[in-house]
Amino acid sequence: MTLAADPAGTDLDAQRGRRHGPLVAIASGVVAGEPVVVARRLLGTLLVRDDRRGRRVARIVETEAYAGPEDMASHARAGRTARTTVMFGPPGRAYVYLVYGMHHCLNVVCATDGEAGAVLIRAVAPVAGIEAMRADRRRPTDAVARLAAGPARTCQALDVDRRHDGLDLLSDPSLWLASDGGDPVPAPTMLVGPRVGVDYAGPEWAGRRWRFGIAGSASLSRPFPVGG
DNA sequence: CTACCGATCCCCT
DNA sequence: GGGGATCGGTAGA
Repeated sequence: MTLAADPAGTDLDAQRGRRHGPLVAIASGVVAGEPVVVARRLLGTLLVRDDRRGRRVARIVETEAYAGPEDMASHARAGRTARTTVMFGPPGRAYVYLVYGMHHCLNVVCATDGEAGAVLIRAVAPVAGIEAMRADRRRPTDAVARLAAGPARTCQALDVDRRHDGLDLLSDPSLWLASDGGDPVPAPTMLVGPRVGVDYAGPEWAGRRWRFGIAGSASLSRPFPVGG
């Protein structure tokens, strides 16, 4: 199975993946740091899912940063609870939660041990294992670029759920973060905007532009507000 | 294309 | 007991 995806050759995300070396697990330093910094850093890196269906690879094209108890949009705002324990743990772990009673969302825990922080994976661009992604999607007729264009769609396409809560994304054989040797996403090609669906946090926190995306990607969950 | 709405259940107050 | 870091179907412009 190769990394060359996009049969049409029109998907910017797949084109990014075309210049690649072998997949290498990312270093722990990548996920250690402030959520906002890690959120930007994770753009362009790969999420790899290895299971009975084979290997699925997807490029992270959209992220959001969530901080600790001071961040009124973060699940950590209630402090350390049964659900958010992982957010206070070491960086590189998966924080997976259920929203609206039916959708899962995947986060990469960051910051440092003892501090809470996480990066929500809001969208990924399929690179390989597309049939497997389709098989696990609730709406399999989507165009390839839209198969994982959203946080819950990402979890569907990669078959991620609460079973994966707490696993180590730096070393787990079934779900891990990888680099293919591509360049980091340069600031000029990075979109910035307010986080989605967090109005409950109040203007102070909902107004923070902690959502990041790769400009031109066909796999964004939704457009970024203009004036970015 | 945009707008609305129901689904569905775990978590925290 | 209230509401949500969403999605997908349907209705209407």
